Amino acid sequence: MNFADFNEIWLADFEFFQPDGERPTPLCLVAREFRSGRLIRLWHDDLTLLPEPPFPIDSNSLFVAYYASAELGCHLALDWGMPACILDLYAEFKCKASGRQTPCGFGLLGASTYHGLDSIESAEKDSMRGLAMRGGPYTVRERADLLDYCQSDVDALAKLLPAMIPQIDLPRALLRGRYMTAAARMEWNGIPIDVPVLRKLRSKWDSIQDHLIDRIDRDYGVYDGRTFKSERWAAWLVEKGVPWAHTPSGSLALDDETFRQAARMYPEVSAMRELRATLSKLRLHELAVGYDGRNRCLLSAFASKTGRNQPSNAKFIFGPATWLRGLIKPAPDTAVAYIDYEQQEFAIGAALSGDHAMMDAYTSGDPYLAFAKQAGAVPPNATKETHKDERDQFKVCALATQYGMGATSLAIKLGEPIVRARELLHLHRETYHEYWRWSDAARDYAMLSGRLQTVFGWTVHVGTNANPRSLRNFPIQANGAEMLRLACCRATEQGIKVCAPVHDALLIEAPLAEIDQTIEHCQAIMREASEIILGGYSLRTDVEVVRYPDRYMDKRGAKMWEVVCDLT
DNA sequence: TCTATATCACCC
DNA sequence: AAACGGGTGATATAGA
Repeated sequence: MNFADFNEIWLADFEFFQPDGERPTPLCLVAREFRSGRLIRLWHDDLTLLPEPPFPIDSNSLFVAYYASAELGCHLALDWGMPACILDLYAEFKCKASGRQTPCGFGLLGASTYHGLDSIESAEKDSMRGLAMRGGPYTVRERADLLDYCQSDVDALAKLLPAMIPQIDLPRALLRGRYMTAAARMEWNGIPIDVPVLRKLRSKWDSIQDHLIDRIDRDYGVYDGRTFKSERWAAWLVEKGVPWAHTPSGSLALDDETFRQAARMYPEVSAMRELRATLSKLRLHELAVGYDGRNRCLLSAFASKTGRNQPSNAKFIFGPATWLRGLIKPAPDTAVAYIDYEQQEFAIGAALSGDHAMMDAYTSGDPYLAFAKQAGAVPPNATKETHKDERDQFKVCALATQYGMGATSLAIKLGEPIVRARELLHLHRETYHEYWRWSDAARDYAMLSGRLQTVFGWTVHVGTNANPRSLRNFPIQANGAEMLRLACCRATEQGIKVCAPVHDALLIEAPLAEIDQTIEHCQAIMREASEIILGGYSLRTDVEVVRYPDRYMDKRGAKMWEVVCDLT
């Protein structure tokens, strides 16, 4: 596959209006055919008259954009078809420069500058973006300005493309472009939200906080309104003669762990700890919910070094604490399902390293218990119930190794002596010998070559000062991201309504009558995606179904949800 | 008073 | 020197 195989190469950019939580409204489109230079400029009124894009979108044409999910969202808004072949220069630039210093970030301007090209001033960009965000109506002059600005981005794209072509791995680039279609569809769908309850929470939030602070802080006097004053806390500690830990920079350590430790010796600290923990979990200001009651926001595809999506935690319902997911509620006659890979990272490590013991552990259905058995720590007939404590320790150990945790941290996490942590880590190395050889090799390869890649070529660049734990983690996390992207592509292409991707999970939606078969379909797709990424190795998935009129509830957040509901 | 930095909490 | 990967974002305090 080659650029020359395409009859036409269209560079496209839309300006659009999109308030938080809403779908985009296209304002204008500029498109230019790369080789002929043919130019199309269309304002909103003309766009809406077109039943199809003013350029071909079949597989003989290449659609080029910068962060294409925005353009593709406009296609959805106009009820246009999706281009068969998409090249997203944002994704390609990320691939090329991820981990490297870029003088002006990862926007179109950054990519142009990186390649020694001039493009428009960022000040002009800001003012035009402001104009688009303002929304209509627009004067004749403003329309012309927006179209000119839109065209300047297309012109920049036209310069950027030839600069980047020599290093683009086209088949894999098209796979990344394909994901942008899936991202656009997911951003379009959004997540159904219980708006009446959201409204209630928002309106009562401050008074709940005040109520809690009033009740507890009268014994301490450390809050100024809703603000915790560390000076006052320091004074209280001195008055009570309570010794306290400090951060490296010398200020008071105020993390929950410090409070927990202190509360053991000085029980009067407990109430303040509880108060802080409760207050810290109360955040829901910016959640982006549209007039149709759907949570929508930019998924920020390919944003992280490992290629994960990184949507705003404030805007995205899966960002804040888990109890807020109680706000997810399917509309009448529909259901949602949260389908996630079981122990995805453990399985990826097992399969990519070819460690048979580790693969067997995954296949057993309970990798952590299997690990304990393989290590000889529990008898072969042990179960979750008979050896819960041992299983928990091996679970924590297995997860810790994925991030390269050391014995000291593991010991703290387990509440066990450091010798026990060392023993567990040693058992992991002994039991999963091949895995460690593979992990060492990834680290060494990265240090020698200066980069790491996934099976489909997502790349990170590393310097000589790279963190070895990041290097070991990259193949696992980044191939996991690759797997979920593929699943998103197939699911959306096969007509499944995907509301959101969540790193190792999909939230899908279907009419009540179809939900069961849709779940099966989606699970099959996710399994196939794992097989494609892992050379035939299959991952299992878990499902949580929520049918109208129930609401979604994460186990971890159920208690907090109750507490809050009692106070409202 | 505004901004930068450090710290912390949360997610997978 | 630290030793838990990838993130976003709120908050408190220090500094301009």
